[in-house]
Amino acid sequence: MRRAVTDEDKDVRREVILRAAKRVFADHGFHATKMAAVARAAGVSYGTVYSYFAGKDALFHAVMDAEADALRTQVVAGALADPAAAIRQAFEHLEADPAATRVLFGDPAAGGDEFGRHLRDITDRFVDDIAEMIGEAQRQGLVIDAPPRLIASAVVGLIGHLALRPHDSGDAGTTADFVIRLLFDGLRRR
Amino acid sequence: MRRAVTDEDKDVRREVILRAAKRVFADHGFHATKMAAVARAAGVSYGTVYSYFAGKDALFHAVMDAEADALRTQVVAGALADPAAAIRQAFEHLEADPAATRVLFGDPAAGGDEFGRHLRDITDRFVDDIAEMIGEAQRQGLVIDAPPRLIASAVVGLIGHLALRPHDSGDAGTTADFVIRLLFDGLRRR
Amino acid sequence: MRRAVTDEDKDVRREVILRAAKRVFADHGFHATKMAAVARAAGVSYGTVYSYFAGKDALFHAVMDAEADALRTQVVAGALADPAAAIRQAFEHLEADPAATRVLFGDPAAGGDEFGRHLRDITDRFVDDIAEMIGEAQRQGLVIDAPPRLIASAVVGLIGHLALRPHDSGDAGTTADFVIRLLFDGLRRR
Amino acid sequence: MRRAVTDEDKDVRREVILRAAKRVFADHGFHATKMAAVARAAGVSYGTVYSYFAGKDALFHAVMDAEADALRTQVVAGALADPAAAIRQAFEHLEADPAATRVLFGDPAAGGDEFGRHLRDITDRFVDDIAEMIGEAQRQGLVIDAPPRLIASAVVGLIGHLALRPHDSGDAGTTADFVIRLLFDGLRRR
DNA sequence: AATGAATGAGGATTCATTCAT
DNA sequence: AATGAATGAATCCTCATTCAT
Repeated sequence: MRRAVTDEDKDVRREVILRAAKRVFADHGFHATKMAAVARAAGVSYGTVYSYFAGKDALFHAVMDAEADALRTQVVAGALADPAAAIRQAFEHLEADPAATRVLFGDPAAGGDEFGRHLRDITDRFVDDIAEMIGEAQRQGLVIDAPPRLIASAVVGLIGHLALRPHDSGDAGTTADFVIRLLFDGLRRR
Repeated sequence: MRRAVTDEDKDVRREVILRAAKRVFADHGFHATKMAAVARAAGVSYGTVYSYFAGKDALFHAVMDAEADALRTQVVAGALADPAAAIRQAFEHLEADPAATRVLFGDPAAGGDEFGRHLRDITDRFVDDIAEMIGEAQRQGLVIDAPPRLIASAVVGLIGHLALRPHDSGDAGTTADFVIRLLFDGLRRR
Repeated sequence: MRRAVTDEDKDVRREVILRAAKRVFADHGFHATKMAAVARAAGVSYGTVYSYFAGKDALFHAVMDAEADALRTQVVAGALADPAAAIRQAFEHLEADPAATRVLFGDPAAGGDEFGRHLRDITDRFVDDIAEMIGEAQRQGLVIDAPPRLIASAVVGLIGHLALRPHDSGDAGTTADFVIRLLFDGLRRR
Repeated sequence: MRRAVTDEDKDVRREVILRAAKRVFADHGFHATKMAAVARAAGVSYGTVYSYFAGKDALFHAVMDAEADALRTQVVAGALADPAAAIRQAFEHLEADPAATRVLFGDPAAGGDEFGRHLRDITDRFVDDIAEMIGEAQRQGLVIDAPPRLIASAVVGLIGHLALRPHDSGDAGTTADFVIRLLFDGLRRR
């Protein structure tokens, strides 16, 4: 019984590197992030990072994907049942994890064209999910008539922007409530 | 008619370089932009760019500032009188000038912390302007009660996001009308 | 016998680079020396030089320090016991190693103010050592009454200048004997 | 009577540039000196410097030559009649004009090999002059038997070094007296 | 003769990636 | 599988010099 855990060990290590990468990318942005810094933060050596990820690009992709999945799992899943709750959930998730926020919404042009594309893909998936819900809500007569993807894009942009930028009313709850009110009823006083 | 190249000529050339830089920055992002490419695009030599701008950073700053000013001049100015018209104006401006859009909304983390700060400053000025209008509108009882800067930030985020990402309904008019409707009355069908 | 390249190897390589740098700096002076030339002379690649030395400045500093140490070790140490022997020793050392001579006495203004300072520090240390000996000799009534550091500076200047410039009587022994005679009894024929 | 002085004007302007160059070269060394700085210091424009001097190298050469001539005229001329007085004169000259000192003795490797050669030529001329005097003095039985150029080189080295480096006993008179004593009678106490 | 805008060669340095051990 | 020393391509910026006016 020499090597008890191998696959599991590898998964763990991969996870460690990924987490470290997320932290470093969030702190410095894609370009300013040095692979050496990621390795150091992960407590592994230079080359090890490369045995788990093909390179800096792939690593950043992996980080983005992981964060996107986390957000989708926690938020989008429940959105159909209760959109307002989902929006609150989104802001809470993002407030609790600023690094995720920065990775997901921070740097559209991060690593050249190829990245823009990948980040756009990720955003698009959110937009698609949300657009689908919007479509359903429209069919139920709950939502105004407008291109579902346009609406969805607005929602994503709204959330992304407000989550990323610090603004006066700091806490996630207030921001979420405001966004819910804005989305549902608009800014006009009645 | 003696003096050949003088102030006017220098201004023109500065403008030429600035325009070229805007194009290149918009196409490749800050980091991927090479000063050589800017020089080539401007039709001047390497060193000439440096006699008009202190360096890559300063050049990018200048581009951002110029674009921000153009947007403010064209849009923000008239917003108090007619917010809906201003929003339409904004989308038209941004649609007509995708490079400007990318420079202004594209890359919050462009050149490290220092740039984030500058871009945030620029955005903040927009937010401030809009927040002031919102405040006025609130005093007139036209707008719901919420922190003006939060509202303003939402508006900016909405516009920036929708202007930057391609979405189904391509034309600026439609998008603008949708945003106006969303902002005024929300998505809920009545 | 497993571990192949380790501390010892790194020391060796550092030494190789240092030696190459000394040669190149001596041949071309600080400014005209290209890091590429150093790397080539050392038989390593561009970046490797930078993993052993922080940069061109640090490399030059290291070369100067190493040469100064070598000279001090070989010469200054024995000077108290027999000044004349030490002077002979100095000229032999410097004649045998023209590169060292050029690095140590060649270029006071090498790399801007910072370098002048460093070179001056090195010279000062020689001057201090010698001044101390002079002081002792004065206390023993062997040396005329004059500021020890002034005397020491004269000695260093004399040696440095004669070692660096080619003059008629080429060999180190003759030069050394002359300097000894000059220092002890002056030029006046008796 | 339009252009009254032309040749004279040109001479004056040439002199102005030369003086400015001397100052700037002395302050920053050859490499760190920018032609722009020289032009500015001289109160003329970029290109004007080039109509008086072929380039940076030629300008530095001219400065060195001028300074060497000044020193020779003031000092070497009278040396045969009274060597001690000439040495005092030399230190006074150099103390009164630190810029000249730095230009003449400061940077043997200033601008690559070509410069070393020129500076060496200048030094050699001093050495030749002094060697000639030494030879005469030897023939008169006043000076010990040693290669005249070696003796002369020692004298130049001594003066150059002590004039350039700051040392404890600051004033030129003291230093000169010490050098005279050292050269004539050596350091041995009698 | 003077100006100074334009030129562009030249070089230090960084850092993602590889690969021998 | 992990290590980390070595690699070298890539790029910004400076500044001596030219030349049209």
